[in-house]
Amino acid sequence: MMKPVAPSFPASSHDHRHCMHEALRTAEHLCASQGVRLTAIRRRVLELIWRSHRPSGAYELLEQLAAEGHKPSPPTVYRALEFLLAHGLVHKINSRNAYVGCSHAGESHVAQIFICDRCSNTTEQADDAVERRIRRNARDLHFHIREQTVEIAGLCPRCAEQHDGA
Amino acid sequence: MMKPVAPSFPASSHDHRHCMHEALRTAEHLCASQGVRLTAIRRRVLELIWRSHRPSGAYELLEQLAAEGHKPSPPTVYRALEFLLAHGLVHKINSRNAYVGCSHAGESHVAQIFICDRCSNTTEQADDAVERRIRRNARDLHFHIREQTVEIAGLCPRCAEQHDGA
DNA sequence: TGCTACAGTGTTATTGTATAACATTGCCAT
DNA sequence: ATGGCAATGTTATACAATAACACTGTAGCA
Ligand SMILES: [Zn+2]
Ligand SMILES: [Zn+2]
Ligand SMILES: [Zn+2]
Ligand SMILES: [Zn+2]
Repeated sequence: MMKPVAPSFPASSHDHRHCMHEALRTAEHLCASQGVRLTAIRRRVLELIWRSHRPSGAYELLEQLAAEGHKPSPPTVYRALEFLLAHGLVHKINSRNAYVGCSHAGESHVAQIFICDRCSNTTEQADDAVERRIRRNARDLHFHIREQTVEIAGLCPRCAEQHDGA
Repeated sequence: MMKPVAPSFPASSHDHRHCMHEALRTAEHLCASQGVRLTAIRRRVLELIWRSHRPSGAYELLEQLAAEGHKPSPPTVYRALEFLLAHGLVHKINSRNAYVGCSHAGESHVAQIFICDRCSNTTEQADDAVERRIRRNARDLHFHIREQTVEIAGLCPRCAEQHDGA
């Protein structure tokens, strides 16, 4: 069973049903093992976020929930997001005020996230070399890191190609 | 004339008047050389931002301007910020929706910004090693970078010390 | 001198993002 | 059952950013 090393962007062409199922399954396992509850709303929000690899805004999620007749209010969604963030199931993309599923849930990693300006698809890496170098610089400054946020904006392979062609 | 190598956080104890003057002078030179106008409002906003090394929110700046009797409306400040961003005079701190003066204005750099959770002071580095490694990873993904955003949150030396002591 | 073009600013209104504060519900343990 | 607590519901508000359009001043040019 060898993972395709995904040298390219996820949106290219991959079995996203699998992607999504895997994420949900992992989430359930993680919550169970940590003794926290993946309630209906939390699970539903996570599912909605995993509908794609594009970051979802909170109010976008609200609308999708409303479309199912549920019609919750902002705090409901923000609380679900807060939970998912706290347990490492999603990342917040600060440059977009939006949220995307974590591809390394439960793996204790520092993510670098690539975001396409055009199609909004994202992919997540966890390169130790980047993380270590930043940590080293912090040490030199006597700065105590709580969290690293690395967001890289630009064009994904597919969109870059179209851009060239045109 | 040798710059103190600032191995520590800026807020520690430094001649901030100098800091601020230098920044304004640089801004004037840059604008002049680029043939763009550092108008009164733009200049005033930049000065307000440089009052400290803590990121300032747009509405915070609005209030400070109002305190001087000017009382502008949001678009005025946002337009000034847009200008300052476009010309590399300030950085936006996405994780805080706030703006801080750029310490490397005119130097063509990719910044990594350290932000203290407790006192909000920031410091900016431009380590090529970090930048290059990220660029390399992007190349492997066939991703075309437009912009890198690196924000590191945690405790500055001073605050970390107090934290230990307590 | 007067005209034009345009960058800059003013003004009003609205959209978008996030949280405060407090009430209610449902679950579990004693 | 009942007290405690996590989760959710509800209302209102704070905070951040932009849209759309009007006005002004200046710089180039006839
Ligand atoms: Zn997928
Ligand atoms: Zn794309
Ligand atoms: Zn300073
Ligand atoms: Zn501090």
